[in-house]
Amino acid sequence: MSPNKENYLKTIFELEHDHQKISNKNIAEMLNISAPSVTEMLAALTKEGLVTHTPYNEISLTKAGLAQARELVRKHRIWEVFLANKLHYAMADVHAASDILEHATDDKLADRLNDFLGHPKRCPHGGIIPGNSEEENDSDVTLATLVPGDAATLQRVIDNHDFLSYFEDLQLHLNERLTSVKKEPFSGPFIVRTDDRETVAISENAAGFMFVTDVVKGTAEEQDKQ
Amino acid sequence: MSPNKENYLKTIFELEHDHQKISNKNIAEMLNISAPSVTEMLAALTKEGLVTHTPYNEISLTKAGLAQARELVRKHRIWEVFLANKLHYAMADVHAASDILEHATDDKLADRLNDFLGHPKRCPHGGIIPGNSEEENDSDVTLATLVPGDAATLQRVIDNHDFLSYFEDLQLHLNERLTSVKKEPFSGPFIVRTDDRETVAISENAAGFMFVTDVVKGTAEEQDKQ
DNA sequence: CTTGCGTATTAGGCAAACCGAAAAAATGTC
DNA sequence: GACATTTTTTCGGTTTGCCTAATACGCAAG
Repeated sequence: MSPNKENYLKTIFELEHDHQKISNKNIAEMLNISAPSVTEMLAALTKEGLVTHTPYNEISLTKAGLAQARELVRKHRIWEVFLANKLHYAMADVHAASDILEHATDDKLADRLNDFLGHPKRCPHGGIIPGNSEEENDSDVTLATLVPGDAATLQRVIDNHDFLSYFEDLQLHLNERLTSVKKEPFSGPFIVRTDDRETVAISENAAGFMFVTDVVKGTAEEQDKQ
Repeated sequence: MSPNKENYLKTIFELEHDHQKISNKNIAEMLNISAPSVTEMLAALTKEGLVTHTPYNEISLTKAGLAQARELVRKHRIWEVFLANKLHYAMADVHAASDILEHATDDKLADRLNDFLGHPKRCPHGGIIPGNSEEENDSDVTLATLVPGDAATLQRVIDNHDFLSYFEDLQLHLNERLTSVKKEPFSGPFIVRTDDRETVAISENAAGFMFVTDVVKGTAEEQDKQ
């Protein structure tokens, strides 16, 4: 399997995971290639039994394709943990390097690396590492949905370089408990308080890229204060 | 630069290092491809200024080609150290995995990995790691050249899977001081004694794949005993 | 129910890297 | 020095993965 084809599978997998439409166009944009190239490759992957594709219609992974995509995500995230924890890469930089390393990684290497890292449950942006965790699904509740008074735990952020650079500047940390303090009008910043009483202002846009769990609604009184 | 072209450069570099003839045929055999493909690629590499190639004649690396090949060898060997020391790969298995990883490694990753490993001077088979060591050249005196009574230090062995499997069975170690005890006639085994008085029989063929330094000639008397 | 627009596919081509067959050059042998 | 052998190159030809331009489809709005 060429690195190339692997990337198609991973892209389809990720579009599905993010509840986005799996269309020729979306795939082409994610991979930065033309639409005809996507059609062509989908035909090849269909012939290999990794993808189901009915022309002008639905695209999905077969069981075999899904397994392979999951394995690729696993390798990707294991490398991310290595780069962040052992080589002290900045959070924003682990993704690009892992995107390349994942294709140079056979199962044995992935397993050894996983052992070496102590079977981490999540990658540096909080995504689960398939196989290392009982739960298999990431939260898809964003910080932006909280109303003042609500508290929640920051579980995961999206894996995008520009966002991550911004996120690192915010000095927030995964697994940190956040309480929504205020929501400015006109798509203004979103203000949260961390456990140690610091307040942080987050752009509305960015809050939509941060996923939380264990949401506890605030009291009505607190909500009134807004 | 494609992984492909990188492999051509590395192959030429290694042929030169091993004092073998740098010919179309040798390159083709090392890379397991046909002779016409080699001619074609040499033309491409020449156009890129990495190789000098006069038809039906000499093949050599330019300064730029040499630098790139050295860098590749550096990445290769850094990965070998990582796989052997951190992931506990068998000596015979590090080579194949590194051959793939080296192409997925940019300079930043190589540097970080090198830091993480503490700037090792040599790879698991004893080859120097360019940049980490003052000396830049490996010994090319083989164990097979010793006569009974001579002592020497095992510095390096060739990086070949089958040989390394055999070498691991021998239970010899790099940097170990060896004393030649006996050389059986008719290309028979070569017998050496280690520091802790163990004797080990090595096939003549294999002794030619093991390189030593600090050779101290034995006394005439000892040589007579043979 | 037709027109228009966005999306998907087909058609035809290009570049990289490989191949086998055949020609050309170099090398070894008598 | 001529012939045979080996090595290298040249000459088509294949596959993979990409492209642009043109065509086909599907849906939504009038």
